[in-house]
Amino acid sequence: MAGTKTPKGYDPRKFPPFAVTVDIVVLTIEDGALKVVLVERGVEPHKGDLALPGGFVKADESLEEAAARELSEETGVEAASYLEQFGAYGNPKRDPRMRVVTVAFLAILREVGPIAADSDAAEAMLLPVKDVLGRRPKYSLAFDHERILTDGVERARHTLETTSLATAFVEPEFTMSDLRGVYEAVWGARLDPANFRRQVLARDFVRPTAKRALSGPEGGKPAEKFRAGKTRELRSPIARPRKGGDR
Amino acid sequence: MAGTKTPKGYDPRKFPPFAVTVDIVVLTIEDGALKVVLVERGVEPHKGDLALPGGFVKADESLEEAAARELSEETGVEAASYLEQFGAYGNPKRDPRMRVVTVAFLAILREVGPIAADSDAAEAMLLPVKDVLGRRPKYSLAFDHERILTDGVERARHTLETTSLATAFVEPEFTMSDLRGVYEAVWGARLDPANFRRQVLARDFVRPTAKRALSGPEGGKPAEKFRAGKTRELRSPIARPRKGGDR
DNA sequence: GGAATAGTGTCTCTGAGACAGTATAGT
DNA sequence: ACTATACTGTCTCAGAGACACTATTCC
Repeated sequence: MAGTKTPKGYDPRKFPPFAVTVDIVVLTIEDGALKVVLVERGVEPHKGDLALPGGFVKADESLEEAAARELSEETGVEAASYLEQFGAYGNPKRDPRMRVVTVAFLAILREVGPIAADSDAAEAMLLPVKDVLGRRPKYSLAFDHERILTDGVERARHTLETTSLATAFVEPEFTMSDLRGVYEAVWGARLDPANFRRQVLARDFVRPTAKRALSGPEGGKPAEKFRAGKTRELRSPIARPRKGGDR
Repeated sequence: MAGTKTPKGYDPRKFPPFAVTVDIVVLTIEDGALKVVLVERGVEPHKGDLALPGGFVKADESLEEAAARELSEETGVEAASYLEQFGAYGNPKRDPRMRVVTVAFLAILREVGPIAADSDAAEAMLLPVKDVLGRRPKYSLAFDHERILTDGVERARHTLETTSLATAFVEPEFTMSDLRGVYEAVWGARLDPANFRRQVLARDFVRPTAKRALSGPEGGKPAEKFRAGKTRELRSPIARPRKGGDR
């Protein structure tokens, strides 16, 4: 209770002005690997480096609207199948030029990224998360985006355990194999097909269809197709294996 | 990829200025009930209403530093036993006067709140969460603080399941009864003392002490005292009961 | 002794995981 | 036929929950 306490009234002359941005960790699965959308910076600072897509929040839009807009502008995707905020980053030195607070979002796209098709490949690209965050990364990110990406991926891993998020990665109709592939890619672990199927069915977040998939190039019995139920919290988590991870 | 895309370069003349604040959901347990620190607003808008403690982030401090400073200034608490960010709120209309983005923090205090003792009681008070968020609330909060409080309490409930957060609510030396009381207050559910003890010991996040507590006013065998280990993620969650909640 | 809390023992039930066995496709 | 995937059955083990029982205090 010092006498210097900031008054609750918002006097425009008493607060320091901030820039507020959104940055988006856009994840998808391609060829069985978890990949992230990155853009190449065209201006200083960090010109030429890779960064997460994002930009300034406009004066009259909400944070979620800004994230959806930037996602659409930078990747050509009209609507992600999932969009969730996961944190704010505001260290005074994170941008060398001025004070910027960024709000980070996690977005999920269905398989077969439309990035290469819809946008300028020189600006937006899809890279394996492993090549960015691994022990010997092939790329480095601008600002504190490596930290943001790390947190976003960890959030995705955790949300996969406790909700039916996995359905956001796959097509509207999918097989158990497809769905299992999501967990295997995001967790970097192998799952037993038989036990996985039982766990998913027990949690009742997919609805069966009459259809069956065509057999894959490797042969095998055609798999049943399922549809997603509403994305929701699971009654009990699907356990992420504690061993065998190759992240 | 419209031609109107915001450039990544941060031109001070091109971004709308925001005010950035922190708001803190300060939780503690008193008389077996989960309580939250609220302050009475002295100025418009919402003058006289209750609000979460918080204030402007200064030009040269991080968000975490701002949260710790505001907590100290408004409640007299030098250091919370836990402080974690859990979200940003930035709807354009959340403050009628100007564009404000607030970053929300969850703080935990040990039992016996020092609020009444250390600070002006007319400004800061400790109220049961149930009286603010229940079906027939006795108090209403300014701005979108009810939403922020709801989210903060839910975050606390969830973090209690998956980490050793509970030890942040109790004194450095505590009994199993104390610790169980934390879960019961935060979850609003009764737990079996025998099974609870085994679950905590199995997860190995408390260290035994040679000491025993004095027997309570109701009599009973003196309980063993424990100390907290490092706050950390649990190998497997302590399950929150799905039924019997009275929230 | 009676009441109350602390702590141990033990039984049951559910569910995860391992893995064998069956079904149906491509080659 | 062989192989690969899909799916079912079954066994084992660990842990959650219910609850009886013992231990130690205050009254």
